[in-house]
Amino acid sequence: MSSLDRSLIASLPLFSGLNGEEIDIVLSHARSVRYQKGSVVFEQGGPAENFFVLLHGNLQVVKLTPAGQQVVIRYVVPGEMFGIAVQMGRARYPATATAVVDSVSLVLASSSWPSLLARCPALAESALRTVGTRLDDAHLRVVEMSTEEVERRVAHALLRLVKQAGRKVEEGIQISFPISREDVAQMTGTTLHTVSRILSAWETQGLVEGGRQKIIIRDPHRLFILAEGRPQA
Amino acid sequence: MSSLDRSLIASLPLFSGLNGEEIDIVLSHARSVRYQKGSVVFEQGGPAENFFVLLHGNLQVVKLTPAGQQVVIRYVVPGEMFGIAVQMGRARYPATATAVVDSVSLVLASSSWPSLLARCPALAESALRTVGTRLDDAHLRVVEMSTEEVERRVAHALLRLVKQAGRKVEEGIQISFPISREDVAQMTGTTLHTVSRILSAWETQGLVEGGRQKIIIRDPHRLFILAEGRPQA
DNA sequence: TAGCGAGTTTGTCGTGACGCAAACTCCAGA
DNA sequence: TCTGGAGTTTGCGTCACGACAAACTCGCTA
Repeated sequence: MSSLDRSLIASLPLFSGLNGEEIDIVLSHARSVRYQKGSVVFEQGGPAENFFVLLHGNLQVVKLTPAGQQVVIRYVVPGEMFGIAVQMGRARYPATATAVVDSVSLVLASSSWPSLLARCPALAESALRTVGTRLDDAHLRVVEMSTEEVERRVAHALLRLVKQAGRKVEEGIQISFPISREDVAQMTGTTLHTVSRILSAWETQGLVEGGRQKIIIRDPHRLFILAEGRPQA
Repeated sequence: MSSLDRSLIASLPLFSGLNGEEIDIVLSHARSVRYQKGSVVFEQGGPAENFFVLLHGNLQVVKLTPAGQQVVIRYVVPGEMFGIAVQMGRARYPATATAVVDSVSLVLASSSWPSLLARCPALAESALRTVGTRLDDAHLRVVEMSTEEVERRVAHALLRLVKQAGRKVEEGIQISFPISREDVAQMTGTTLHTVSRILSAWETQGLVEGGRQKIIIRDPHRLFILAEGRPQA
């Protein structure tokens, strides 16, 4: 096993509760794997043999419905744990994770979780906090889908992407990984057609700038206003 | 503090990882409180001073949007943990819990969580499993809201209520707590009008039987078929 | 027992967004 | 440099569903 350096993960909030020695313990169970763009890290329904910490790149997590429709659950950004099905007592992954750019991830065997937990109880808290954040996100999305019309949902989705993976460029802030209209549609429960229309309209207004699998937000503040919408005050 | 009996919770899956002694430790931190119908157990935005285990009755958990709209997140049934914000590293409750019938709950101070965890590490696993289940639920709902039309969402919601709180009665299976059309609407992201129309139609077909804050499912199987819908096979 | 109000039903109408369809653009590989 | 295909744009018809509105019903309280 290659020697993984503490510095890889010591700075991650995920491991902030661990001392140097404990971090070494975690690393001794981990290996680092490279996933090239488009490759599948784990698959919905497959046995949850590993869990992961993303070091570099971006993943898309997708759920497939019985009818074959896809819904984008989230994007994983560096520093996050993912594929943590075991921790929640699941034997199978509930979704599929795909690399949207070349990525590198720490891989840990699910079977090592109990012993890791025994030696580093702080990991349980990290896991709980992580899952808690995701639960909040999921509930937020439920609330948005219940109460907001499509345009505002798309605005919220973009703003969330900006927060997670926004990169400053000349024209504004760009989503730092390739993302299609279809992807946005699957995040917001609409169709790529509607997303395309909305983005076109926004582009006309100078709010965003489109492109092939590319979105640049030129005016985040105005987008925010739009996302908050007009409460029936 | 009144003496709480082990038998109160020993049989709950939530505490299956604990031995008798550990259960006593948990109970020594707990008190039992009665909430009468309509009373608020905790409020969205309020300090997360306690966490709970429902012993008897039913609670409705609701999120309020900035614009004042309500969304029903879930119903709590006996045996479940709820209000577990601390466990996820939150200082405030993300939603409001209200008793829909007279209820009894175990109440534990959030401040006692760290020491409890130290003495009963198995609690972390219980908490993770609990949160994991909720995360699955939330994602399922996101997927449903993204891909299904209203009628099927309502069908799914009813089936879930039946599974959680179905009580066999003469005419079929009844949701065991009072629930209005409005409540169902807030669970499925629609309006009470639409829910009323759908239930009326179903009643005509002998699928369900309505009533004031009452729903009886007469033909669960046909409702299931309807919920699964016609995939574009 | 009368009256009130919360919960429910039903009708009409308007429209946001989906489905279908076709054309366009740009990048990648031959 | 040419060509194919994936991603995107745009138009048009339609419909499911929400908004508005009004009447009804039942259970509780005075």
